[in-house]
Amino acid sequence: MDTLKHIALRGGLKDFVALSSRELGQALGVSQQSASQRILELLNDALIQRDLASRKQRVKIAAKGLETLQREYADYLRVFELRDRISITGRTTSGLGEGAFYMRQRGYKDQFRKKLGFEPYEGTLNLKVSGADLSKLMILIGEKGIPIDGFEAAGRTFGGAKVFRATLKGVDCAVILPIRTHHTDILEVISKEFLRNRLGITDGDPVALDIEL
Amino acid sequence: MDTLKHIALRGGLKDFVALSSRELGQALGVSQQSASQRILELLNDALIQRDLASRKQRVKIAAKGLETLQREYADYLRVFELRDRISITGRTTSGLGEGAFYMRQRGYKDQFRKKLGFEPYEGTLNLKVSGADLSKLMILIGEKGIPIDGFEAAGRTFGGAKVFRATLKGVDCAVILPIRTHHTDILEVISKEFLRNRLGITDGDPVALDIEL
DNA sequence: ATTACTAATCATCGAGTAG
DNA sequence: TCTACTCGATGATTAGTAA
Repeated sequence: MDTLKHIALRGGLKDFVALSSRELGQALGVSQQSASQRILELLNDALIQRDLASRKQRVKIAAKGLETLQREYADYLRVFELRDRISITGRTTSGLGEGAFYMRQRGYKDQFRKKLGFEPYEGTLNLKVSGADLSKLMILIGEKGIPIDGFEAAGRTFGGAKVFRATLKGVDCAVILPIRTHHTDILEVISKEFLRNRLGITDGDPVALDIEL
Repeated sequence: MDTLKHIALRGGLKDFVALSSRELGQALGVSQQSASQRILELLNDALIQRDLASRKQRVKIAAKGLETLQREYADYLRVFELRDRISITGRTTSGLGEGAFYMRQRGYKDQFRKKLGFEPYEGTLNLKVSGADLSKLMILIGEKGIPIDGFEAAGRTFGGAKVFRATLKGVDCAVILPIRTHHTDILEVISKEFLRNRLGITDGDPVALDIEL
């Protein structure tokens, strides 16, 4: 964790950075040997990539390493920044129409009506989150929210989820997240109304979602 | 570090929270014995306080522990949010006049002239930072800045500090921070001129400081 | 139920050194 | 120089258990 963070501080999130095991060891207060060992561990866990072609090795944080750091960052955001609401900005994207399928299930609909006080429009507004806001999304993933139980219907299983009340441009809505997601950048927004029409938003528009925790 | 973070997540920053060694162990993925040991270590380092009066121990993060967490948080802020300039907004507050005393010392004045290119007005403008901007302040605390050496004069010691060039409403100035700052929410701004008069600001006015890293 | 001691086990570290 | 191996020492962790 500490090693990964240090690589990130060196700029390893953007590109490969030269980082000898001696340098790393000094920075972390451990020996060259231990630093080398730590690099190997990170490699083994696929948290970083390495280019050992030239004299000095160059390292770069891999996708899995970025996730790890974001989760850690999200913890600190929770510690220091958390109020009762959080604002996440995302860009409207056209989903795969999957959302509508799930929204049509009675097993979900009934729970939404009971727990949120409205029966959602059969379709979701997908917001693609990027950059710094991804860490805020991590906070959501870590929060409990309002639980939506999984159920069985039509011979298949529908997984559990959690929802958070929210507003989007003043309109009441909710965000829904699968109960166990760790790597997503999509927020699914449900509402009583067809949000796209109601708010006049089209794909690519950035909108700020104000979420209640 | 991990243990301390977990206590913070449980609300240990604000007040004592009940946290048995078994609970902590499970949360951290270690045994009850190790969790107990970690609590003892944190206590020994004065990072937390403990109340062992009742059955379950209750722990609370001490001042030193808060600092530790803030430093760690600042690292993650640097990783995910950092640019080359940072804008921090604070409200003008009347200091205790202490700043003026320090600014009068030749040991500091000479360094300012040499390293900043101006000799500051004998007095500081204090900005009280709150809310989300506090996290930006933590970035500053973690950055190196321009070092100001400590010295001895008049039979006492004047500690080291670090400064950052900045502008306030277009006027060149600098922020000064003690080299090992404790938990602070005050930014001390120095400038060639008497900023209050120059900018016509009075106590309570919010001003945005644009700081160079 | 707790917390935390002791003793055994296991992982981590660094010195020396090879490639 | 560099990385990274072996291996003995030093830490950390845990099971058992006392208070």
